[in-house]
Amino acid sequence: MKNALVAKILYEVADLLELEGVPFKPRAYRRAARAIEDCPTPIEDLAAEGRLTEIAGVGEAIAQKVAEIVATGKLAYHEELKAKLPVELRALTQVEGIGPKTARLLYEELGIRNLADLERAAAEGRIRSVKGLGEKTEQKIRRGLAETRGAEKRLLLGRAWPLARHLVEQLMATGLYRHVEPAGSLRRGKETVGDLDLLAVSDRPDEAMRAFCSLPDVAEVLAQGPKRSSIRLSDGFQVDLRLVPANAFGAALQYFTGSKEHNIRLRERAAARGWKLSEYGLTSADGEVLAGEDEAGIYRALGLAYIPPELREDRGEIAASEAGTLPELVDARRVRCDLHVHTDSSDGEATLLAMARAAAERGLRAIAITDHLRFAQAIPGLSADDLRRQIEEVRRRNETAGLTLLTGVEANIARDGTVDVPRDLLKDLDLVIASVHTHLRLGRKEMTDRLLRAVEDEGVDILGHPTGRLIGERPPCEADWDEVFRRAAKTGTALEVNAHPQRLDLGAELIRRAIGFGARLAIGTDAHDVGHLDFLEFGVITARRGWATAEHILNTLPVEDLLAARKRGR
DNA sequence: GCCGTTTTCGGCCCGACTGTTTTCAGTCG
Repeated sequence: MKNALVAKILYEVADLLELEGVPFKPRAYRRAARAIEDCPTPIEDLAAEGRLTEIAGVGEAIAQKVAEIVATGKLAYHEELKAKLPVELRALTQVEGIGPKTARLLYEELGIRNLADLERAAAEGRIRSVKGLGEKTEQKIRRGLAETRGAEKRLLLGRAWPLARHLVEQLMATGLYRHVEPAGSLRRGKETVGDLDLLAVSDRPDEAMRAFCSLPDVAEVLAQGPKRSSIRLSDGFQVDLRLVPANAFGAALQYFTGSKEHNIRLRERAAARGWKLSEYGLTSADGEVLAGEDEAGIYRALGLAYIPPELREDRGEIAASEAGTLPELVDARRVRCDLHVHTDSSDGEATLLAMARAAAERGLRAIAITDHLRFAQAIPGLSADDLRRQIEEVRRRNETAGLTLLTGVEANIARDGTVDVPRDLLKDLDLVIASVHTHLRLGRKEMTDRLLRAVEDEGVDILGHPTGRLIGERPPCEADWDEVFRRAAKTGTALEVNAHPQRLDLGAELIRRAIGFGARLAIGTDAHDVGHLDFLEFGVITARRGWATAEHILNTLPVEDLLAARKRGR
């Protein structure tokens, strides 16, 4: 599968053309690169069959270049461009304030090729000497460099939502706003959020902007205008606030929710009808307002079914909307049980009783108690006897807990794929999760075999946090996921959507693939304390981003049906 | 370089803010 390689080279060609100031081509190359990246068929197969131009965005010229990359592993055109402008555009444009034009200028005037060159020039005060740049630009670049050096700035979804809710509360408390609503990648439910976009309506805009820029936690005001302001909080996180007229709130919400690619598609669609779409509304050629007050109206006017924010990534949602084949995404209200909960019997912080009460308070109908089995001396976990006792306790508490408690366990998948669950207890366990916890860096083949063995195990109902990733810390393990999903679907093994903000595992793209193979999903918070039960919503959001409907998810079933639908119930 | 409810040629998303400019280019989202 050479799709990733081909995409990488095409993206670089796009960058280099942009650096040269070539118009339009960069976009064409990026579009083709993205389509190839997303394409589930190996690009070399399409090339062999002469079907490259069937990919949207790939015409004759790019098809030829793709064929060359498939055949030789590189592209002469790409090498030529690199030789002409040996500039690491990607790295340089990551610095706030530097775009392709400035990068080119810096290369021609100062010979700057990469971040190290840039850093030296900034430190020596040479940037201000370039015509068109000045002292402020140099300062901005210095600050930008410091930020780029600073570690991962993106915030986990599970931390960004509470922060956003807090800010909204603070702003509303000033009495200067009619309403304030988060947009951007947060509203789309991306697993990490780079900055926060807030949208507001105010009858006293000047005061409202001042209030925003002087919130207690503001470290720096990056920009302040009558319509848009940007602040940086003391923890380095950037928040933008936009004031919009009430009659254009829907258009603004649509626009600022993005994604950028999705919006470009919508605007093209509007343009094809001779209309114009902006954050102020959808207008016809003669200026008549066709939509703007509510978001759904924009889609309706463009002949589209409403597209939920989680799908707005330009990954086929617009075509599906037009064709009326958008999935009816799972609704958070349908997910009223948590299938992965720990207690202090293993490495959790709270007692079984405390977890049960907290879950009942949150309106959950059922939780599965799934503590670790002891698989290594150093890690807290249950012995077979401990598990036997816990099963008794779960059954006892069940009568007074105010919700259904399911017996369960999170077993470990050993390096060879065997699962350590005590077989004589299987009949007493409502739910068996099996997860990988160690040896996550195996080669693709070995890891695939290992996961397949666990999936085929008749005692395993759910494959827990399948890829083992920790967002921002540990990459997903390598495996032939298509094969894992195919076998999971065939055996009835559910795939976990681990809702812990640092895991979100499976992630959205793999979820979409998994349900494409007909696999079932099981959402669990992996709660190790009572507060973690709130993570459930992030699991639901992630499932929605993966185009999942209620039918794909075990949690949406009443308990008896759930038990019948799990693998060992079939 | 791609593509077609404006088109096989001539388009290609739109607006706010900043800085370095004397009227606008570049960047960002």
